[in-house]
Amino acid sequence: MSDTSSRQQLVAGAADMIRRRGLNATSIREVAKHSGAPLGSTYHHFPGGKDQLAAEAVRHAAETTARALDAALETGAVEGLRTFFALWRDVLVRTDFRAGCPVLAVSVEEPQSGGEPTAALRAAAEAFDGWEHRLATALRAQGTPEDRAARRAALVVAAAEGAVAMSRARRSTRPLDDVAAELAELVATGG
Amino acid sequence: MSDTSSRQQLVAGAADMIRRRGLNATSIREVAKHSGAPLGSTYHHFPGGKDQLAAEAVRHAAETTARALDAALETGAVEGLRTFFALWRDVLVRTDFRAGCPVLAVSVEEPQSGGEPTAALRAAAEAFDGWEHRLATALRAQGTPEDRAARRAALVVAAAEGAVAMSRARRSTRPLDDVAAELAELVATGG
DNA sequence: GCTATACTATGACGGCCGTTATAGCGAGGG
DNA sequence: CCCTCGCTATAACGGCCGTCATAGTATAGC
Repeated sequence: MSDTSSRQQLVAGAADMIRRRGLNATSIREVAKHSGAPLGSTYHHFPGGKDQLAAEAVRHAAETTARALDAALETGAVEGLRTFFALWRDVLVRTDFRAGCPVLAVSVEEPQSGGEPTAALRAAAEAFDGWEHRLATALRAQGTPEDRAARRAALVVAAAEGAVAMSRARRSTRPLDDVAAELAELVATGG
Repeated sequence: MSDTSSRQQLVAGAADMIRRRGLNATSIREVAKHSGAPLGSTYHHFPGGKDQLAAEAVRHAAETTARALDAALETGAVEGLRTFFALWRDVLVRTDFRAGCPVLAVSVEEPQSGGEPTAALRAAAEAFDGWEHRLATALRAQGTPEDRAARRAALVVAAAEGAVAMSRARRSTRPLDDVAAELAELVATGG
């Protein structure tokens, strides 16, 4: 259990740090220290190094969000949207606007190894896909036409991510709240 | 002239690098090298160091975008929106999805100096404000009510920024195009 | 008891970071 | 002519980075 807990703490710690500082500014040393684990252990648990750790951190955060989204979407698309935005609002307020979305953070930093896209970046793409897919399914269930549902789900995810970043820059939940209100109306009236 | 050109090249180079790699992963050394300027000159032109250079880079990019937005908005809000998204689409395609928005990049990285918000972060907040204000004015001019126009402008900016990031992660313009289509319909029909 | 296996502990490697200091240079004004 | 002043050039400072290697420890199976 101690092994599992140590590994999980590393992943959670990495997610929290990426959320705040971004991927490149998150060092393995600090993640380990913050998790109470020795540096050497990090490479034991994650032989793929920083990229593997970051990818698992992104997946961890993405799944946590996806579970909350699933629960809320059972009550309908509008409630799912409300919960999605409330989740991000909580992160912002709890951290005094110092933390945002780790998936977004990974998405806006070019992999510095010149070649193929990083595992972390692939995980980010899958995270966005997962959220979109869930929202689109809920929209179709409430009668939105097929292609429209997909586009609207993309709009919701994109707007939420952008609004979180804008709220961090402005140090105010205003952008997030405004965007949430606008989208709620749109989704409720079927637009 | 050479002084102005050298300084401007430093700013433009920094903006381009932040766009791709994010703020923390952009080093003054590389910006200088990429701009053909010596490292020492950077601190001559920007005594405030990296933070000042980053802030000016953000302002530079923000103003370039604002000018294009102003020109397009003279033809109406829908044309402005189309141009705004076309601008980001060009950046993505031209760089093979390696570059995004420097304002967003700065917004998602916590200032590592524990204290007050960075000059670069303040510049990012002002950039978002500027774009929003322009869009809101155009929406009001076409009859959108006061408060609705402000919220809808926030939605457009947030959605565009988020969609750029999603397109980078997915290495496809699909998210950006979907979001643009959805918003164009919304703005055209007056929602 | 003994050994294999999982994890810890420690330290080193080369390399890049932001920043500062100092010396050199070229052109314009006296 | 000289001298100031904007800019270049170069090197150094302490510090953190990702990664790897090696040695130690504890636990579980035989």
